[in-house]
Amino acid sequence: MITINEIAQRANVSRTTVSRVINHSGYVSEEVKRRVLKVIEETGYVPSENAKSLRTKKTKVIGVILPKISTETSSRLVKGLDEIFAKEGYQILLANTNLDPEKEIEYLRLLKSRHVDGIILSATNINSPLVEEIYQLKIPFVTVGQHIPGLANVIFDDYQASKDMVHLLINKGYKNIAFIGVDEEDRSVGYLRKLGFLDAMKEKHLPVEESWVQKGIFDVDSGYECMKSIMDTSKRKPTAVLAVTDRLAIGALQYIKETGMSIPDDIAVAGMGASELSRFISPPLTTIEFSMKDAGREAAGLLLEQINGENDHEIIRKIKYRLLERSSI
Amino acid sequence: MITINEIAQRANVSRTTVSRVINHSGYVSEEVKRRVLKVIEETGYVPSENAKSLRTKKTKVIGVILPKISTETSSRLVKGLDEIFAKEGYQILLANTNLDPEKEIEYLRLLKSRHVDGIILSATNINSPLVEEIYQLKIPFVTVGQHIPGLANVIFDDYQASKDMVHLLINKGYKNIAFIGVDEEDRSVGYLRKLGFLDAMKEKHLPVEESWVQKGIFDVDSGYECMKSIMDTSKRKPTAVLAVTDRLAIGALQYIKETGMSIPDDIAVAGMGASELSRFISPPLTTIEFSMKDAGREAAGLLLEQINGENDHEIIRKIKYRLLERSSI
DNA sequence: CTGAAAGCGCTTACAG
DNA sequence: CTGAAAGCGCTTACAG
Repeated sequence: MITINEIAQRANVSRTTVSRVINHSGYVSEEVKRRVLKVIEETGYVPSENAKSLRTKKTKVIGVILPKISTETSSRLVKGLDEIFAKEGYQILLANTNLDPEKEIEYLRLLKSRHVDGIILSATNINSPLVEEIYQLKIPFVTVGQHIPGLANVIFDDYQASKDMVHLLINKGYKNIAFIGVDEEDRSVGYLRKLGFLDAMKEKHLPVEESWVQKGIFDVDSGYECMKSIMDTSKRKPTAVLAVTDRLAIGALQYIKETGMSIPDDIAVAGMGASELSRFISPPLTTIEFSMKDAGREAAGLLLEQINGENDHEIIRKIKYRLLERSSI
Repeated sequence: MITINEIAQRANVSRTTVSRVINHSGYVSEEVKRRVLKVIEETGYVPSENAKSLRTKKTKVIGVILPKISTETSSRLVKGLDEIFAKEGYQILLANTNLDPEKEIEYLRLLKSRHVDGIILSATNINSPLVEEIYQLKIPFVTVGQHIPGLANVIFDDYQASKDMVHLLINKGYKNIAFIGVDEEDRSVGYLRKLGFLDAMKEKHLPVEESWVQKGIFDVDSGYECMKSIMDTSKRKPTAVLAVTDRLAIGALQYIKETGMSIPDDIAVAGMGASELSRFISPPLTTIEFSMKDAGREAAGLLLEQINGENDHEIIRKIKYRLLERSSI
């Protein structure tokens, strides 16, 4: 490992001077500069970011905490983040919690110990020890997808999006609408989307049978099972089903197809998330596009502002969503 | 920012001692240990990894260079990597080249300057300046997906996989097989898969019309265009088409469906990659599963071995693949 | 069992 | 325009 001292020696200058030419700071005569640059070139010297950040207190690294690493949601989010951060010379340090709440806290500390310049958290379940930890962090911080009071938030209007979808279904003439949700611990996807569904139905005075409302987990098989369960246990069969994620919707769709019923004539299906699958499945799935890439860009922007000392109060930035009406309804 | 000095002061010991209790190294009396631990607890002190690595020369960070950040391939690879690395306390620093060859070299240097303990490169195009740079790096290094002589490689047998798929098609009775490839600069996906196709056809003495062989890029639309071009320009129409990625195959499939032809009766379609789409598209797509997750695990393992001073010679680890025969052929 | 001191590779006032 | 010195927050021989 070649160091600044070695460059200084070889170029016959002090390491102060070498530092100055590397960082384009302070005055250095043209001749000396050339000499130093030449030695750097020859040796292939690369300054140690570690040593540098020990002094400057800046690492140019952003910690990104993800609940799952290989989902479409996460990878689009990271793409959006990286788009902005890379431009400003920041790199992303990944922390994958695998949905383990303890890991969230653990990684928060780890990222702090690595002196990242900021943290982006894409959480599913927000619990109070986590929030406590975040408040004590004193590091630029932005959360995506879930609201945490007092911090910078980039979120979607899950409640309204869900309502909008129900309205769309109702406008198309569907009245008996079933619902496949997820655990309400997940406030955005589990609680708010369900609430939007229930409120929309209530406002239109449409009854919701208990058996029409099922709770699954985040995968296709679970959607399949939920749909089966809806059909098996309901006296009055629904004519439409809304699932809080596309994967759940696609599972439901598979079950319906298997039983020989037709979509949307016998049952309409709608999802949320605008996964790539939704476009290519047959029939194409009606869904809601939440642009995670935009969310990522927005979150990166907010974090950068905090790093530059602006906007250290609560911010709630809602990302627009779009209803994608396709032939499954 | 609270430091080891402050802990030492508060606990009335030297920072040497604090260091010892943090790292469980050397003797510390039970009583002193308790005192130090208590202060650490109270203050929420987290040692600076930066300062630590400046001394120890270890960062516990692995640099991962990806050609594209939000593809299924990349995210599965990262998942496999993270699975192994996280267990050993390593974190991943992401570097996304967006297919820009200059960025590969730039990031190689950047990662070096950050003193990552090792680098994983998932490259598409290997050029000689890049290879030169890698050889000079002197950092534990593993490449995934493309072969680089003299280094540790985790690859798939693209040539044989392609051949196997052609044999499968031939065994099913297809003789006029078209091919949608990508630029041969990409040695694995572009060159080797095409060569496998051509050799398999040649060995069975099956002619390949020039118009049957098209070159696209990595997306669905491109597959659509290639298929259109095959059908428009061929006097003798093919009865099957093999595409080097699932997305290309799905584009082809869309075009075929649009023209009212039936799959596989009029034309059979096969892809490669076992994307999630391939399972849910209709008809389900015959494809080849290259497990990127396994590749990731394997690559992480090899890198860890190098970090521990083993296996610094060339290694070629081939990851198994599986033919997934589905109703598109 | 404990601590003083040197050193990791940088940057940054300060002085000249 | 240039350099000597202090210091960032740790670890690690060395000495006691």
